[in-house]
Amino acid sequence: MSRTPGQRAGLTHDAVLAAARTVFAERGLPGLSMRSVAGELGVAPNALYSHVTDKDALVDALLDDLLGALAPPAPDADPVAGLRGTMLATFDLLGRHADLVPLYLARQGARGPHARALGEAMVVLLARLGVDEAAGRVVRALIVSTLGYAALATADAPLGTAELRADLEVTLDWLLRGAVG
Amino acid sequence: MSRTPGQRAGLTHDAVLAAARTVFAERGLPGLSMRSVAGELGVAPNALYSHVTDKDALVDALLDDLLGALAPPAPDADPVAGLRGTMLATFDLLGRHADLVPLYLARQGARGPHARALGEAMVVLLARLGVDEAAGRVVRALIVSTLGYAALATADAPLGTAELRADLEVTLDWLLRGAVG
DNA sequence: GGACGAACTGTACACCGTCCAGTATGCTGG
DNA sequence: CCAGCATACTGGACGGTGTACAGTTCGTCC
Repeated sequence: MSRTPGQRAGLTHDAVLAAARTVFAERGLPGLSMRSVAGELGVAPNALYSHVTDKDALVDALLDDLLGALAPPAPDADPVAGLRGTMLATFDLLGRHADLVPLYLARQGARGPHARALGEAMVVLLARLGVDEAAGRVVRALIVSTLGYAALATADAPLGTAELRADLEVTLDWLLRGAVG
Repeated sequence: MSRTPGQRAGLTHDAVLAAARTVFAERGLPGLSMRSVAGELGVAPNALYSHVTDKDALVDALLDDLLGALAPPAPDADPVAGLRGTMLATFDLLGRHADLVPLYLARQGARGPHARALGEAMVVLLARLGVDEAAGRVVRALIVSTLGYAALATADAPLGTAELRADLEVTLDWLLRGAVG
């Protein structure tokens, strides 16, 4: 975090991302600024721009990075249970990082390797349910509801997280029944 | 918009809201600042704070105001068609104001008189379908998907608005079938 | 007509993202 | 071993943000 001046910090893209993760964990989204991340690294704010093109790009990386905490469903698991479980785990993960949910929505669920891996695992499970051509549509429907309910749970609602999670479970059932049946 | 100095502007909450609407229409969400709204009214930025507690509150009002463009479904219309139509009309409206979609999500669909009126009209239609105790849940599911798909349509997706609208139609059918059947 | 409260202005603070110009560093070829 | 060079990084600045504070001016009511 601190260096004797005149030495290189030896930053990397990953180091910047890690610092961003730390700052976000400690101070939330409002506290996540280029300046705060640079401060965490003991570095001038503009130094980040050698490793990250934009604050937007940094946030993109942070969003996908977070999805790395999610284990993709095993391809040989029960398909319906795997899909449900993945979406509920996503909901729970997002609940722990409420600030980010609107960002996921705005960028349509975050591109990036982790997100892609999850999507592909879901497609595999759907194929085993006989859903093939419409798989993309179903994945999208599941994700939309999951992110949407997470967003609702984010704001201080008349409804608590538990109720919304129950809602999500029911909704997922409706969607899967509609898609498969 | 301009006054000889020394005269009162005679602002009201509604005037501020109207100016915000104008600024947003002309310059989008990034261009919507307290300063720009004040400029539109020919007034110092802080003058707004006599009529609006916060930028957040102003945006809240703007969000609900926009929903005023939506006609609630008639209580004696065909329930399924009314619900579907309302959600699709909402999707289309949001498509015309893409910047705002993440904000709706973040505030869980915007409270306010217009939003409430829409919700209540939907509950009435659901009652005629025999959905009573679970009506709130169903309304939420419909709204979540509609907002979610609107959010996806907002970002420059691999998928265009037309495809996502078609997705939404299918999803709404699944949800309604699941809820009613 | 004098007092009062609300509306509005001027100024300022503490931030923000990011650009520009410069400096120092480590790596590479000769 | 040394010159040259690309890269990493710093200092400083620009233009923007939301909003707090203190002061002035006005309309209204007793």
